[in-house]
Amino acid sequence: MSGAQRTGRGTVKSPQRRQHLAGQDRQEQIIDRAVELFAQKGFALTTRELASGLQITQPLLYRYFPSKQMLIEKVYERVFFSRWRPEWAQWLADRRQPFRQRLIHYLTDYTQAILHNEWVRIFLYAGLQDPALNQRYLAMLHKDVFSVINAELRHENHADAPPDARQIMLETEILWGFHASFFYMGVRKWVYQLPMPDDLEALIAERVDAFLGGVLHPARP
Amino acid sequence: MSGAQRTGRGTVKSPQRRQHLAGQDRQEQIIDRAVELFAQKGFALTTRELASGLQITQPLLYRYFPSKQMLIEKVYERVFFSRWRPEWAQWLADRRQPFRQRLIHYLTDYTQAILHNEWVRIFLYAGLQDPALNQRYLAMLHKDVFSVINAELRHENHADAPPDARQIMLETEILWGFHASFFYMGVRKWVYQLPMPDDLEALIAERVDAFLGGVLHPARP
DNA sequence: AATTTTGATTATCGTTCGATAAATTCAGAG
DNA sequence: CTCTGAATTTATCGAACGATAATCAAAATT
Repeated sequence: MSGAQRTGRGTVKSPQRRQHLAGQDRQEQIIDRAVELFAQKGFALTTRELASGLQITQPLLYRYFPSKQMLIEKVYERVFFSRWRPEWAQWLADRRQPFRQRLIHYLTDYTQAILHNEWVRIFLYAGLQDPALNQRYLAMLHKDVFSVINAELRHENHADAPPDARQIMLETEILWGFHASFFYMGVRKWVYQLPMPDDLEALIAERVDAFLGGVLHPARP
Repeated sequence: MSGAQRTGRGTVKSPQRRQHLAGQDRQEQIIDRAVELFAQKGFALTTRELASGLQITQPLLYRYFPSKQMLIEKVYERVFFSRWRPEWAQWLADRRQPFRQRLIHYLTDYTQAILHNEWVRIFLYAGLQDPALNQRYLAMLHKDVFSVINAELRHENHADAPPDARQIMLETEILWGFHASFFYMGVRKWVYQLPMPDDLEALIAERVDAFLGGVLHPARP
């Protein structure tokens, strides 16, 4: 009876040799796969589907995560906060390069960080379920990126007088629209699943120029 | 035993007088409420929750809809296609008014149609589950709106030569970013649940000017 | 008032879900 | 080689889900 797998009988369903993994490795493996599968099916993905995708049994998940929700939290951490680069703010503020070039540099790196199937889809799934995570992320973006870009824009325009509240609001709104347009490229590709141009570099340059052309005042002689 | 509700016994749980509604009315009532509740909880909303929100019993839903999925289809119809205005294309092409004004007119009406909690959230829920609906909607948008705006832009720029494929692609990309920025206002408000400026009119005008400033070439003397 | 039709409820089925307990197998230490 | 602890599986529970059948009550019809 026991040890059926080692006997030569060919009808055994699968070799099915148990893979004992070190706890740490298994935990990371689970998170990795959860990122992929949650991105596809959302948090409605069942623990059985996840286990099946890992070729392990479903109760094993509960050895490493006390609940499905706690696993989801780990997925958040892996996807969003591990890809954030604090140096973005410094790049944008470094006036040794032209502002246009700084913007392109930042956006090239930023899009490389977030324009992935898992990032875009899980960000939306998270927001629809509970926006707390998105608010945290966007607060970070506002603080490290938006405020710097707005300051540099005013510097480029030789604006001496500090802008009033309404002016700041309008500038921030334009910036929101501009910045979100890159995230939205991911929405088009991985949510709507529409074809996208592949030359991202060119698109970034084009949008930066359209943005600056609309928001930069040429020096009036 | 029978007729317990009419006897004077005060311990009866609720008056619970059966509300007989005409079939047509009940069906519409169900769809209306389903729109609200699906927008909040997504399609994971259970038929029991929906029934509870309507103060009816759960099996009654199946008198009016053969399955939950068919009800979802009706919700799509109600939310998206009933709010589409075919006249948008005509407005945009009507050269008796300045292009800037046409754009503002269109966007004011368009945002009034789509900037609602249910529209934005259900559009995203739908896309994440199956993008077929979104593709249909966006194909409509592309055909009726994008192509007209692009044509008018070329007309404004006095572009005689027909643009090459790459030029069309770049223009369309800029337009995507511009147009999506209005939908994204709804995402900020009802998905991320961030505070939004209330003066939509001003925001539209500001964005239109930023867009045209970046994309319109001043006549070179 | 009796009868029919249709709207609405009660009861329930089969399935699937997240989670737990107990038994089993691997791998490293002695 | 044996022992032991950690990793994994088997078996299962209670709750919740979509859906159906049977029953009941309110209108509409006659």
